[in-house]
Amino acid sequence: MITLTEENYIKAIYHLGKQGTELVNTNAIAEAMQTKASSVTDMIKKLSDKGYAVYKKYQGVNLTKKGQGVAIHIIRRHRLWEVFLVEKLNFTWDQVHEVAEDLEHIRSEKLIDELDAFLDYPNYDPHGDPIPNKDGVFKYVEKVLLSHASQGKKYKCIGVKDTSTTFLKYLDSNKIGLGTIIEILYKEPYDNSVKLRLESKDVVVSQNVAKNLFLKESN
Amino acid sequence: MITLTEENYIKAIYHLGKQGTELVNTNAIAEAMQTKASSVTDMIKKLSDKGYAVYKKYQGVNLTKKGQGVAIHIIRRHRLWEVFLVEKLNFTWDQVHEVAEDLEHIRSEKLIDELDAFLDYPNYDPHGDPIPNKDGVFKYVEKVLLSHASQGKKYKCIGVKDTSTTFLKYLDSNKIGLGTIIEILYKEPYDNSVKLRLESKDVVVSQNVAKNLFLKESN
DNA sequence: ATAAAAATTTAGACAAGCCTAAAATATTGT
DNA sequence: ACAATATTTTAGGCTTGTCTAAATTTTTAT
Repeated sequence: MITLTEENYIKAIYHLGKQGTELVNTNAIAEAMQTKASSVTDMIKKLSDKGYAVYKKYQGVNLTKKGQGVAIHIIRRHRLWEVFLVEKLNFTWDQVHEVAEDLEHIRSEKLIDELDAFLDYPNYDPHGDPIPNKDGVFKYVEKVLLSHASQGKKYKCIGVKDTSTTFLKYLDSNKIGLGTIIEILYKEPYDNSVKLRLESKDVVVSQNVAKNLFLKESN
Repeated sequence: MITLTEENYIKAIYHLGKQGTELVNTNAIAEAMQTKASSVTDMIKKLSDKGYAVYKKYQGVNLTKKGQGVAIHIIRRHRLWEVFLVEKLNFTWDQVHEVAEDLEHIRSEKLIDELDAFLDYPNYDPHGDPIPNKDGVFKYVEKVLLSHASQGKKYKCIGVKDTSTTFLKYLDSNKIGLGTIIEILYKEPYDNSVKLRLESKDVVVSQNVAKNLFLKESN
């Protein structure tokens, strides 16, 4: 049996180590889990014993196939619930994360597969992150950060890198959301801010914003 | 803060003691919680310390107003999720309980109130049990056990007392569900079995069944 | 009324997950 | 190269919720 805490550690390792394949160091996990390094050491030993991770003393830890499978299932559940909360229960995209953190730990397979069907098999969550299917396969789409997009071209907003409440609320207040069409009017070399044309108005956003908004080319 | 385990004990005490008002003894709780009497003693002391219950050594325990409030909120969450599972996710009435046991512990108020609205403010769960509203008020309906119903009269099935899988599957296989119209053809004095007329056919059910089916008079 | 039985509580122990403080190992700067 | 610094692990302890075994209290039967 896997505990709730183990699940949360596995998820953290997965996110920190790019699909859990790279070595992740203890302090990074401690930071992510809001706990102390010594507690992390205890837990990664346990995850290693249980076959979810490979632990190399003083080096770091990464996930086994088994551990990655667990992580992907948690992510699937988390993102499906986020879609549900936004599409059916009137949550905004900055309100879903906390509740989904709890919902993601409910492990009924029928529950998740039926929820998936009820939501019509969504491929992306409300922040544009891909939702793995029943078999753990992600459907990726080519995406580019606004900071790397080309002046003069037209794009569609398809995701955010930073999912913090403050960033999402900032986007809301500037009428930027998933699906918004954005034309890059001018990239200011001085401070890397970007002037955009939205449907209704033009806005200038800082480099910070530009580095956290994913776009795809829109003809 | 209240823990998951504390919530489960409070719920058990509530159910065992008729709204938590009657004194409930230690062994009954141990039985319900699938644990040992000594563990129960520890926990009810703690619930008492935290103001959820009143504990009288060697006598038993009952809930305070505060404890009852917690129990009612858990029941509200549990039953709303059951409705969701049946109405939106194709669960049958014998499949919902286990999953709802987990979902009921997610404490977001927005989640539950939005779910309530999404389901159009249901008053009863898939077993006919009343769902308290946001203020903890139950909407009761007059109901009578089939075993106490009158020969010759017509009733509608509005609930079950036993919610076990075996009983619910038995009812399914006999085409009895919530809303089914039942006419009492004959009550057999010998073994207290009852002959019923359903929409499509007549059936005879045992006393055991008759004692676990709630009806209300239908015209 | 009181001995036997049943129910309950106490005492002491254990696993999980966390902590602090100290020790061990790795990394960095010159 | 090696001292200073940063990171990680170990050691020992705490809390929650559980257990077994023993002690205590209540209930039941005669």
